Amino acid sequence: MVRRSATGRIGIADVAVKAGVSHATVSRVMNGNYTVDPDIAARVRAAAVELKYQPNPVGRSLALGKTDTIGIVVPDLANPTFQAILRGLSRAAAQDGYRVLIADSFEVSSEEAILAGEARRRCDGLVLCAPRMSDAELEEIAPSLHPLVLINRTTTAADIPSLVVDYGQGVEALAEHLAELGHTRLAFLAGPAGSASNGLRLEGLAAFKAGHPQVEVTMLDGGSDFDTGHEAVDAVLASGATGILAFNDLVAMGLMSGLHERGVDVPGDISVTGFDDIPFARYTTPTLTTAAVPIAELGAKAWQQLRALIRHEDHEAPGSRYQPRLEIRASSGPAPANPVPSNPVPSNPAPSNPAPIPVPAPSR
Amino acid sequence: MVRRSATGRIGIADVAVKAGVSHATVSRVMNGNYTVDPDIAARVRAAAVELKYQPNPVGRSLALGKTDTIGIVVPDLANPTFQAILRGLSRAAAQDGYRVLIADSFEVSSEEAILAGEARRRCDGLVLCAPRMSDAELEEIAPSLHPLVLINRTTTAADIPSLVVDYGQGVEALAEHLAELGHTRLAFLAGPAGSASNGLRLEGLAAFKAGHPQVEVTMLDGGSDFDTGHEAVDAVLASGATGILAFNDLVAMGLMSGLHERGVDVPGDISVTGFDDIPFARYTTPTLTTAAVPIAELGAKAWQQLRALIRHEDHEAPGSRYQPRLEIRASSGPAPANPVPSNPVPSNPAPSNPAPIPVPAPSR
DNA sequence: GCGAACTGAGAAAACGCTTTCTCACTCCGG
DNA sequence: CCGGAGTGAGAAAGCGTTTTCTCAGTTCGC
Repeated sequence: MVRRSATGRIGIADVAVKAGVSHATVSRVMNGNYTVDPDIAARVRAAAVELKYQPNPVGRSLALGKTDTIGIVVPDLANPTFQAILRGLSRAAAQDGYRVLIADSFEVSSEEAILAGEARRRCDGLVLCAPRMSDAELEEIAPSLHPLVLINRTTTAADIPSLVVDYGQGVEALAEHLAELGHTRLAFLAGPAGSASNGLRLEGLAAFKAGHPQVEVTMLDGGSDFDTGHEAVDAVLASGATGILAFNDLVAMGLMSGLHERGVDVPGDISVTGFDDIPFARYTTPTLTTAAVPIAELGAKAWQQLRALIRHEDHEAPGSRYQPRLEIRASSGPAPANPVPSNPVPSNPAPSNPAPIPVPAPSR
Repeated sequence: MVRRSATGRIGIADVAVKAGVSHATVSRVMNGNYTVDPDIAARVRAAAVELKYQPNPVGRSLALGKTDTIGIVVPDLANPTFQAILRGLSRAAAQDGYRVLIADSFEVSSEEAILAGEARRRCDGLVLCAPRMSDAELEEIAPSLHPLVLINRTTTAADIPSLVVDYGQGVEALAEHLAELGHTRLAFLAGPAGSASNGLRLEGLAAFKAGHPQVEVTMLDGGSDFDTGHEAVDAVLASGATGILAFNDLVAMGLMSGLHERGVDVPGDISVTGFDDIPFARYTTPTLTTAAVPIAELGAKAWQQLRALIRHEDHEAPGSRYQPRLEIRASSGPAPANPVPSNPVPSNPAPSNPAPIPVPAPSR
């Protein structure tokens, strides 16, 4: 006959009664405190097993002041990038006995701060992906979130590691790659307007333009998903560009699908590049040239930083910058002799070859 | 000067002191108990705002006996299907003020039971996706997990809703579709051996075979990811089949990519079908014929069932069965006049047309 | 104007655990 | 044989809330 406490679950008290000892002793045994007489310890363990006793984590958390749980705030769980970060984080944290609580803001940036605060209070630390949050708001809330790691954002507050991907360098490398292939008219299919990582990409593009005055770069509005890319086909064709830098792989895939429907050959007529190197990028037709971000590694790294903070270790480098690696596949090729055959674009006679450009190693 | 309790965070006691009232009154105000004098309530609220007081959820959980958190156990967070379930679940739960704790078992089925138990104890309820767990083990642990919803598994225990996708019916419909197109040699690229949903697919296939004795169906070993499909190219070609039923969309994509590399035309030479209708299925080349599972809806439904259990409502139907919808796209086409041009397969003279088959509506 | 019904807020008891404090008991040396 | 050190386990005090219990102070009816 199993006694049951008020909540209906078996508690430490039940075990104590069964083993004929006090609560305290049961706790000591369960936590491997060796000041307990082996005989008594055995009796307690037997009672615990018989009653299938499992300590209540909430009580434990309250007493210990820790939850063994970390939180992650993401803007959109549908995005493969955040899925990968979550996965890397979850796996790494699990190895140290931590669980992950997710908070999806569903792209509603006004929710992010509240969500982050709530999540943080339930957890021992937080990983924050909030690309749309304003710098001001980020600065304001960051300190209150303290064991905190930022993804693709930075703050002036001390003790807050940032893991940021160098999107600028990545886009620059992709543009460079297209320029080497002879493309002189490029278009950038931008991401969401307020996005921090889109800003970084624009900076990279600016740097590229500075070094390649002969290359024309058109800016096109966009977004971050398939549909954005698919809907951008008209704008892309109208631009007359032969090399398209899509905001990310999803957009690139949507675009390639749309171009395919129009009978435009990739990379024969138009070259397309993505960004992120999501797993699917290897399996598109043609396979997608992109900039690879070591994204799962990023999740793991986020955990390492967070763990150091939680354990009050002297965390080595308070943040890291990730250099994307150019992943040249089949969606990018030489510029066509006479560009885009579709819309009535003022077809300026393609300069047969651009100024020679130093050739970088395929992957840096 | 803000007082700080032992943990360094502001607690209810600080607010009580500042407002010159007792803990109890602060609690009453924070919880909207209207038996408090409006003046005092205002004073408390002012103090709370000034101190930026936020109730500690752990203490709250202990007192209330609930965590406002649910858990989900998934075998592999890299799988788009589980990602989608997670997303649907998370979104639906968030709307009711619940958070989601994830537990990824990383395909280690021996971990699933422990993981599930741990997750359950921290949460008010659990959604369990454990395709590899043995029936015996499932039966054993299910009751102890009680507010529990199963995905793609069933149990005899009462009060445990199951949401199961009728994979059998889906595969049967896909096979039927290929048969209608004139394919008489099919191959099934199976999923992981112990997987419950693979079992359901095999049942569907058996039903199909019973109704179509003239169609030959080869079984090929497989798995559940891209690489599986990619590596299966040789086996697929060797089988001589012209219609391939891949375990899921991922496998189908890997296979199509491999076939493309070999110069095999899809669907000209070989038709390929997937399963799940992940978002990417619309954007492959050719677009993928598949069986659509309303997967995000499934996540939402899981929350509804769980919520009913948590609230002790009379949950209507204790479980649901989802019928996949045939999604015919470009990867399936008429059987070629003379099958697979590659390997030296005993090419039996293709029967020009199979027995006439009643044509079902494109989507049921 | 006095007792009964009410109102509103503080004291204290949960919730389930960990950990410090305390003390009975054993063992040893002098 | 007695006192001090050492050992091991129970009592009790947290951890931060909510909620019941209790009671002082008001208000109302007769």
